[in-house]
Amino acid sequence: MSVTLETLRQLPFFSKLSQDELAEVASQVHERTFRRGEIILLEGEAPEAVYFVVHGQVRIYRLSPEGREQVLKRLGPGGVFNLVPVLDDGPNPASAMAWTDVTVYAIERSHFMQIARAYPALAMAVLTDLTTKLRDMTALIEDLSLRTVEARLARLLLTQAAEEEASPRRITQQEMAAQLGTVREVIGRTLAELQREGLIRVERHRIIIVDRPGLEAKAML
Amino acid sequence: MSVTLETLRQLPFFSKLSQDELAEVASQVHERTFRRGEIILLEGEAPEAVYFVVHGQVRIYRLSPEGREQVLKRLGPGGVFNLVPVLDDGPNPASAMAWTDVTVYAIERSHFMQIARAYPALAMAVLTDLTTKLRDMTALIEDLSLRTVEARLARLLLTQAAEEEASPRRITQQEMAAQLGTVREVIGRTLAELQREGLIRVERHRIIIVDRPGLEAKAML
DNA sequence: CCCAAAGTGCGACTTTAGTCACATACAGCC
DNA sequence: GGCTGTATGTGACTAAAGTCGCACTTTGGG
Repeated sequence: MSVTLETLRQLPFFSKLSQDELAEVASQVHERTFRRGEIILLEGEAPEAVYFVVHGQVRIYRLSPEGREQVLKRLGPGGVFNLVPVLDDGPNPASAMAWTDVTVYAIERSHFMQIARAYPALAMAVLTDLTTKLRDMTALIEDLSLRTVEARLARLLLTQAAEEEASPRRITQQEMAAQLGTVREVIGRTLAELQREGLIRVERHRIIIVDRPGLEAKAML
Repeated sequence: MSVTLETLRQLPFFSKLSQDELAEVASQVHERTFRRGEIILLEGEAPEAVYFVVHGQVRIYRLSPEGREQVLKRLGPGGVFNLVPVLDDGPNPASAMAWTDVTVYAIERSHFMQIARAYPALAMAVLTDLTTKLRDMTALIEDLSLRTVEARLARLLLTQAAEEEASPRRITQQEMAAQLGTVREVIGRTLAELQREGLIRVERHRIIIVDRPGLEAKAML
């Protein structure tokens, strides 16, 4: 499978472009695929391209010297990443890993800048994406700084449940820990406690929310 | 004192505009002043305007239900705030407070959108600002999630020393705590410990860095 | 020059989070 | 259908961060 106008148009980023413009953009796009677990790019590297997620999920994260990870964002189809370093020509601020098998469309740095300048609709899409990410990150900062792991986990479970169906891969405790800025054991213990309190039920693979209002209270929503 | 083309041009945001364009913009700008400690805007409110710092320092922060603060950013002259909610028309993501006596230039939401659309140089400035903030916030997230208070404080002291001269107001332990996502007592204890280890000397008003390499090691730089 | 308010220092304690070390459990494969 | 990673559950412990309480100090107005 290779780059098609159809799939390109389905990316929110390009949905506003005319047929001609799309064709022009398409000529600059490279399709790339990654196996689950593969690293797409590393923080600190010079940015090569902007990436658009077509299939699968991508995990954007940072690694501490001691090897702990903090997930900044998980992206599904339609998501974009590596925009910031391409725009300001600094090093990549975070690493990206294929969380499932993934197909992305990549546009080279220089080509992207070119078409972004040419098509105001694209520039607008860039703006929208950046503002959304700033909001998300503000929320994450508040969480990390002002909330307990229990509250963060409660919130994660609630949002996770919402996007349950869409998610093609079940989430491990290790992964929850990376998203919440803590370690696996703490997640395990906290899940056990939430279960003891009757708010959730931990089954084979999934976690079932028993007392949603109770969980929401913990999440401080 | 009121809005002048001179001061307007000194804001990086507008430095690229022609004299005519500046004049056009200036007609939409309102000068406002705030006393140290005054609240400029609150998170959750509907955004009224974009603000440009002309004199003084502004503190952007979030408040937890229990009253703890996390500072997201401190802005000096040339800084911009409240851009995100104006662009996406959502609620203000954070509160802003005058950290010293402050003069700002404000541009109404609708006017700002108008001129941002009209002048590509402005749109570019918006982009630059957003990318910078995303980088900053990524770094803050990593700090909060993956580093100890001691490491964060060491880093704060180093950067603080760098901008020592420019800073018109000395920083309290309370404020350091708000910036590092912790509480006053912890800052006090950690300062005492750094002193015991001979890395800094805590004097009347200021903190003197005795062993910069040592501090840098703590900061994991 | 005095006084209230704001800022510090510090000890004792609690709570939360992180570490270590294993013992299962389970899910796919060959 | 046994084997091998990968994922979990758990207990005991350490460390880091946060809470409480209160005395002391500085500072900036009046």
